Amino acid sequence: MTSKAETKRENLRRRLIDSAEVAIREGGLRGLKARDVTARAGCALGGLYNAVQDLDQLVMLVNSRTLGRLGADLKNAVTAEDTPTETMQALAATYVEFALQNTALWSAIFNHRLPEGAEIPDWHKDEYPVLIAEIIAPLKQLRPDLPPDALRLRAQTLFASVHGVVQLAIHGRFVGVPLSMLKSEVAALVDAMTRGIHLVKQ
Amino acid sequence: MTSKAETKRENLRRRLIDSAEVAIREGGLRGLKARDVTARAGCALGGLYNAVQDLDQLVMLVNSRTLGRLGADLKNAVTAEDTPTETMQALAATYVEFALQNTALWSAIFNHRLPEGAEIPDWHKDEYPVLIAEIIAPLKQLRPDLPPDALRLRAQTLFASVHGVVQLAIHGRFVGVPLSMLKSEVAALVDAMTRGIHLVKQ
DNA sequence: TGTACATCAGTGAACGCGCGTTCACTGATGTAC
DNA sequence: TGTACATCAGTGAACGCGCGTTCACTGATGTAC
Repeated sequence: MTSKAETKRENLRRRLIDSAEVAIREGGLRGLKARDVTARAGCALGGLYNAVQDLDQLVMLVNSRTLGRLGADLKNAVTAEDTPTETMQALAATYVEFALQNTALWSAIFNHRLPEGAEIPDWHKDEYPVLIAEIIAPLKQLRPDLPPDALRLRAQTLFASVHGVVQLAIHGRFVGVPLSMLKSEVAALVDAMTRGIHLVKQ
Repeated sequence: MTSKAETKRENLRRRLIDSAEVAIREGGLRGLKARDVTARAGCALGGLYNAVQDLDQLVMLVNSRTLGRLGADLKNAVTAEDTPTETMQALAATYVEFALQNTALWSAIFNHRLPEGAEIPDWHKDEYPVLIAEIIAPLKQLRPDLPPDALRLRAQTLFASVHGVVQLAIHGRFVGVPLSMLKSEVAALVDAMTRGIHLVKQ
């Protein structure tokens, strides 16, 4: 394959990912259709299958990109002069903001399911830990006594609890907190978690 | 309509809900098919539409039942002699256990989406608060100073945070805690929340 | 530089399938007299 | 109690549609000589 053809190919691939991103943003995962995406990207229906394997791969490519943006936002939220507790609050607030501003894309990260039997490829698996990574450093300062595994575990719990509050507020079935209270409730949760955090003996 | 015919009708309806419940338990919401459900229930395909409005209503009826069972389990978890903190822990542990034992049915409660434009009927909406109801009483003892609205809000946050940890552990994309750690992590979360719980000034 | 041939991205009509829902029909159950 | 008629649950073949994916074809781009 020559470099010119390669460039074109990469170019189409990028346009397809762009289009899929717009489609998901506007209509959620359910709103992603092969015909729509290719029309937006300016190629024929069949062209999709030259550029990517199938729609599922396209979703994973979009999710990749979303995880990248979210990861960057989280990184930017961390400032050197903040205390660990302040950092935690900043990370949580950034997460809430991202979910509010990118609801459909953010949901796609968690809701996309491969057809029965298919496995998520490693290149994509490896992008998820970005959600946890930034939490570990400030947590380590709060709990210098914890070994790395316990830190990671606690960071996952912290993340998941914040995620749960955000998710039920946004999609929740009358059990989530009202959106107007979301930020302050998440702040309260993080506050409780960063104060009261400790290991429970098994 | 005579009582005999009514009984038959109710009977079929019950068998359909039973079958749908089994189908969801075995294959999730995705595994629910009109043909499969009617075959299990021992009626013709068309019979489904005599007994219920459509598949979506059938899902809501199953979810209703699941919410009822979950609500009963939570009620049973509350013992008079427990302290409020112990009650909270018991409720959370019961929730975790229910989710682990009824994963697909439990997921259906949160994942079922009506087609664009359709509204969840009131009779079903009203069944969701069962998830919050039991939390409010012990929380009130821990925080007698809070007005009812604030209590409910904080109960929702508490529920959602536990729910998030359970959900990501079960479905999570490599960011959830390992299932083997789920119970102890939820316990730690609830512990932190019942100790550190307080209002953040807006 | 020019010509013949090879390759492969790009095309879009057609395939195929899953599956919810409908509908004309039937037969059991109930009502009227 | 018996007969004629009405109703409506129950039936399942057929409809319809959405939609992902394929595939035979084309034309632009690249290579060999």
